Amino acid sequence: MSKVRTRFAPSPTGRMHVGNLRTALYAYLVAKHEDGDFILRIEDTDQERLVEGAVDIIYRTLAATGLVHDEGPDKDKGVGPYVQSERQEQGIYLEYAKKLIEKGEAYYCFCDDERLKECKQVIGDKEISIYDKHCLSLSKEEVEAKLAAGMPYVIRQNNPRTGTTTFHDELYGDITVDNAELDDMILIKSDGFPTYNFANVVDDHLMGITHVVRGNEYISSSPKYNRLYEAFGWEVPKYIHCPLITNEEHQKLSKRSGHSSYEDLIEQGFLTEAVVNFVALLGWSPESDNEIFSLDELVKAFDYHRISKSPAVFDITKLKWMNGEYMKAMDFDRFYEMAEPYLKEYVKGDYDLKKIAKMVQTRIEIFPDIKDHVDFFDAVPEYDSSMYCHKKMKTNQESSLSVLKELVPVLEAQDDYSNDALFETLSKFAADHEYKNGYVLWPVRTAVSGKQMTPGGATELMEILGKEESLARINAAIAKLS
RNA sequence: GGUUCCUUGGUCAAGCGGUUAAGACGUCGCCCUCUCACGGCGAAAACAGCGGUUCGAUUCCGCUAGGAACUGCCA
Repeated sequence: MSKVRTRFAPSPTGRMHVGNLRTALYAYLVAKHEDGDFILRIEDTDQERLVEGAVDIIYRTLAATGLVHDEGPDKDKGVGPYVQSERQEQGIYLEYAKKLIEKGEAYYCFCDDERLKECKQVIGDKEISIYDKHCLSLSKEEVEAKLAAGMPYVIRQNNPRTGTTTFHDELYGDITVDNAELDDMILIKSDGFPTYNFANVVDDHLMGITHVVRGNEYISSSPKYNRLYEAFGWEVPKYIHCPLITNEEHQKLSKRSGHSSYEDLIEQGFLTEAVVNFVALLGWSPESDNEIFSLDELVKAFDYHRISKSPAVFDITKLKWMNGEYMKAMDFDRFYEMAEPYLKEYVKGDYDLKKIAKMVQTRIEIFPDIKDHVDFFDAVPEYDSSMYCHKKMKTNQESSLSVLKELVPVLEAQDDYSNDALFETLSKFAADHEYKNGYVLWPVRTAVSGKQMTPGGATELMEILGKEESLARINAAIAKLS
């Protein structure tokens, strides 16, 4: 059996859509699971949609996610170039289109917009056009005359009007359509560039692609691609059409959702590994019920037969959970490195950011969550005295006031403001007065933070704040409660 | 409109003729606890509908309904 070769063939039109990322992932996994090759091809045949820098985004994203390609524009292994505009320049597509013309499987078309309008009809609120094969009837001489006169032209596929065409998808099985549904799609555009429809067939064959992994949206044009392969006498690759990723409204994930691209997600504080892991599970499930997978583990576990056929909603809530799992499992040094910019933004005071980072690591799902956990370090926020009332701790404003007052001399006498020492002192204080720990620690924590929730307990916070600041805050609380 | 595809809890999903219909996220409750979180335990929550086939259908077939994709000189 020949080596598996898959490709990822994005258009450089902007950010990496998560659907695209998943297609790339699956193509990578299909290849790597069988120890095959993963190829990158740039499909830049639409001149108008090209976006400056988009190719770099593709490289960066593949590198960041670990989807390392074996071949591509920067790694020619003999079937290059790997950029379609360069292939076009070499005349590859026109050459093959002409072969089709010779076989009667394609033809020149000189129809202009005016003429094409006649083929259009409006049904409902949509405009559909089916080309009427007008130019197919042109004689060889007429065609040559028009060509010689420099008339603009396109080359169209010549599809039959009767019969059916069947193609096989690894997931969906055989899909059959009436040939009457097959439009004479354009193969070569009037600017000389091939359409995706043609270029992908020619390139996939020339590059020896064995498994075509792509989005579901291509399923309805696949019969036409099959006819192309057959017309050339080429072996048809295995097709694997992946289900769509949708938003909560079950519609195609769009920019409007705010998290439609890999770059969006990273900007929002998600980790690359979590995004890859999450996206792998949208439309595919492993045999085990494990959900946390590194890329290497995915390679081992990935069986493309387990890809599902129905669309999947992109559930950002679950992604957040998964991201949190990665956060917690993360090596602290790396966590700190990534968290530091956020910490520095919200904590200006001279506090031990590493200690704060440690407290926060198990409590956040994405980096921006840090803000709400640390915003009290620089200054105690405005808060209501009723916060001192806590049913379970059996505290209220009066009890808190008296506890805090009693505590001041104790805390003034204390020099070791480490968490352990403070906790020991306060526990002892509580025991001596026959208080429950919470009865004294709740007011302290409140006094010191002014918050309902904090990333650590009272003594942990005091360790970070230090003696002076802790006492100042407690005294301020006493004043507030008096 | 036409064509094609899809349809298990709110979401991701397992299941591939006989199951108390997994698991995860989320939700709720309890425990742990110097708050919250983590962690632990538990609960509620699903086979779109109708017909077949079959001793027996979530599973196979058909129809209906709903959804989606395609219907570009975009990919």
